[in-house]
Amino acid sequence: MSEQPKYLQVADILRKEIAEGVFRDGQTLMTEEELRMRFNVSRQTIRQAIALLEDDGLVDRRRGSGTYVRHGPRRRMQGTLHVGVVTTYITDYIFPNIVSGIESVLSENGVVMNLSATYNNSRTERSILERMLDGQVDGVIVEGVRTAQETENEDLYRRLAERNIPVLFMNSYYPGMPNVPHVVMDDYGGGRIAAREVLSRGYRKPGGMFKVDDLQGKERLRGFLDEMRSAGILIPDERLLLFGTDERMNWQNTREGKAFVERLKKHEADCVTCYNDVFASSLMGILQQDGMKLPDEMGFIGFDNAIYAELSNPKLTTLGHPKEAFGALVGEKLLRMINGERERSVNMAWTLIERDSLPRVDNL
Amino acid sequence: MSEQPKYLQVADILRKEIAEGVFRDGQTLMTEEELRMRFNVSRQTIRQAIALLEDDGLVDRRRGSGTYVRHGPRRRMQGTLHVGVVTTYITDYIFPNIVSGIESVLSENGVVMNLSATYNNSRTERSILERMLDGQVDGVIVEGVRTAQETENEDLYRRLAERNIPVLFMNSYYPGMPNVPHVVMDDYGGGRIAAREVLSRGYRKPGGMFKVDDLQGKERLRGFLDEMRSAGILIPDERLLLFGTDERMNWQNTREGKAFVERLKKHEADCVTCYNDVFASSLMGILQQDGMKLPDEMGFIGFDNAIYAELSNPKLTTLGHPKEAFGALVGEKLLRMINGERERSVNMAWTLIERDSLPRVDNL
DNA sequence: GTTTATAATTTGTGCGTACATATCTTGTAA
DNA sequence: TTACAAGATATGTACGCACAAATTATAAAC
Repeated sequence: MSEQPKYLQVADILRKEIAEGVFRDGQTLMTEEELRMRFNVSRQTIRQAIALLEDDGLVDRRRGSGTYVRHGPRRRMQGTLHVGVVTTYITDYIFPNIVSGIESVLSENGVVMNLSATYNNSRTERSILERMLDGQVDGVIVEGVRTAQETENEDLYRRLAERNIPVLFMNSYYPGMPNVPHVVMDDYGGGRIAAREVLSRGYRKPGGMFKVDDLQGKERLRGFLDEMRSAGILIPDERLLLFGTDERMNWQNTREGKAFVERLKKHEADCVTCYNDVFASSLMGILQQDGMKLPDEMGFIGFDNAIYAELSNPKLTTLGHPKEAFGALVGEKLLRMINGERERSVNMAWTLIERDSLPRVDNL
Repeated sequence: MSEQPKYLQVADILRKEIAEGVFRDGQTLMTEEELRMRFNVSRQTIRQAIALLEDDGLVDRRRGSGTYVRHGPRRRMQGTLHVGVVTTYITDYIFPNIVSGIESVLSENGVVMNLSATYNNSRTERSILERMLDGQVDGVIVEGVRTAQETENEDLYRRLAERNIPVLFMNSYYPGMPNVPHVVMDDYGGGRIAAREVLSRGYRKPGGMFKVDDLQGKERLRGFLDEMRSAGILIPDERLLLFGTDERMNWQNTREGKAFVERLKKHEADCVTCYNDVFASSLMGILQQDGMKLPDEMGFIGFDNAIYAELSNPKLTTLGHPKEAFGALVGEKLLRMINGERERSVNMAWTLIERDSLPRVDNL
C-alpha cells in the first residue's frame, strides 16, 4: 500500500514484461494461480490487474483455457481494421490531397480510416490520441505538432508502443522518438534547392520567411542558409522573418512582420524564399497592394505547390509536394507495419515547379 | 444464476432506469450499500455491475462521495468534446464541402471532429459505430447507409441513445428511427422542381435515372413522378433506369444500363433527370462518344451542383446543394443537442442553377 | 487408432470481511 | 459568522473462500 495499489503495480510489471517480449514464445501468460504465488497477493488482485491489460487490448482471456498475450497483428476476429489519421488540418491547403492519397490505399484494403485534426495544438493532439487508445485502433498516422519543441505527449506514444499499435509520422516528426518511423519531405534538401535556384537566377540579396516551430520550417531554413553559406553568402537577420504557428494568421500585423515588409519595400532584399505557398502569395499580395510590381521588383519561391501557386498573380514558382502519392506511400507503409513488418523512414525529394514568380534577373 | 449472471442483470436494470430518467432529479445513484440490500446481492456484485456502467460512461464514481449519473452534456472535466462524423465518402464529390462546413463550426467551438467513411456499407457503419461507443464520443453525425432498406445497426443507435449521446442524421436517415432528428435536402421537393423545370422548357418525353437504395434517390424519384403525374404525364418504365450502390461505378455495363442507353440513342426520351451530377455527366459523356450532339438532341438536369456540373460540356443545369452551409447547420444543430436542447428535423430547399444542359426546346 | 467418459486445469461468478482513503456533515471553538 | 476538528459516509483496495462453466489432458473402452 506504500505508494501505488498492488494491482496497479502488478499490472505495470506485466505490461512491461509483455512489451519486452517475455511471453513471446509460449502463447499463454502465466496462470492466475501462478501469478498469485509469484506476487504473493490474492487471486482477486491478480484478476484486477489482468482486467486492466485486457481493457488495453494486451491480453485475451479464455475461460477454461488461459490468458493469452496478443502480439503481432491484432486483427480482431471478424472486425474491420481501423487506422487513426491525425493531421494538423483537414480541409485546408494540401491536406485534402494527402488525406485522399491515404484514404484511397486504406479503403482499397478494406481498412477504415478515422480522421482528426489537431489544429497544431498539443492538447488537442493529446485528446485525440487518448480517444484512439480507448477506441482500439490498429495503427496510427500522425503529423507531429510543433515538432521543433519537445512533445508533451510522449507518454501516449509510449502507451501505443506498449500495445504494439504501430505509429507512423508524416510531414513532421518528433526527433525525441527515433524508434518511430516517419515519411517526410526532404525539407533540408528543399531549402538547399530553393537557395540554389535563387542564386542561379541571378538574385544577390536573398531574403526568407519561415515558420520555425515545426521541423519542416527549421529544416527548410537550415538547408537554405547552408546552401547560401557554401556559396559564400551570409544572410543578415534583417532579411529573415521567423515566426510560429500562433502568428500564422496575422503575421503581417506583428511588429516583426510589419518591419519586415517595410524593409522589403525599401528593396533591402531582391527575393524572398517562403515557408510555403500560403505565405508566399499572402506576402506578394501585401506588397502589390502597396504598389510594388511583381515579379519585376522582387522574386518569390514557395513550398508545396498548393492551389495558391496556380491562382496567385504572378503564378508561383515553388517546390512541388507529391501530395496524393505521398499519402499513398504513407498508407501503404502503415499497412505493412500493421502486418508486422519493420519499416524504415523515408525522405521524399522535392520537384521544382517553375512558374512566373522567380524570373531570371540581370545584375550588372 | 438461472440465465444471466447477477451482475449483468443488475447492470441491465440500472441501465434501463437511467435511460428512463429515474435518477434524473437527485444527482446521485443509490449507494452501493442501498443497492446491495435492494437486489439482495453482495457489494462486490454491485461493484461489478457499476463498473460496466462506468465503462459505458453512464455514471461517474467519486471516492468518498458517491456514484453519479451522467446526464445531459457529458463534458469531461478538462477534456475536449469529440464529435464523430460518419459519411458515405470523404474525399469524393460534394462531401469535402459538407465536411468543411461541419468542421468550421466544430473547430470554432473547440470541438474535435472525428471523421470516418462507410463507403455505403452497412457492416463498415457498424464497425465505426462500435468504435465510437468504445471511444466515448459526445455526439455523432451520421449519413445513413442504404436508407431505403431497414438498417441492421439499430441496436447500436439504441445504445447511443441509452448513453445520452446525441445522434443527428444528415443527407439521409432511417425512417424506422423517428426520434432521431435529421438534416436533409428536400429530395421530394427537388424531384418536383426538376420535373416542373423539364416540362416548362418544353420537353415532352422526359426520362430519368435514379439510385434507389437510399432515401434521397427514392424521394427524388417519387417527387419527379408525382409532379409529372399531376401534369398529366405518365412515364413508361422504358424511360427510367433504377439502380443501387453496387452498380454505381459501372452501371453502363449492366444489362439494364446498356439497354437504357440504347433506347436514349433512339430518342425514346428527349431529356433525362439524373440522380446527381456524377451520373448526369457520365451519361452525357457516353452519349456524346456515340455521336449525339448535346444539349441539342437531349436535355439533362442533375442534382447537387458538384464540380462536375461546371466542368462538363455542356455545363450542367442542376439543383444546388448548399454544401458548406448545409454542413454548418448540421454542426450547429449537433452542438445544441450536446448542450441538451431538443432539435427538430430540417428539410432544406434546393436552388435551381441554370446552365446549358437543359435548353428550352420548341415542340410543334 | 479412434472414440468416449472422466478428471484436472483455468477462468468466471458470487459471497463475506476488513481496512484505506477521499468526501461530506456536524459540532465546537474562536 | 467563520474556521477547524472530529465523526460519519461512500467508494477503493485487498484478502479469502466456494462453486460454476469452459477447456484441456488423461485414461479407459471399443
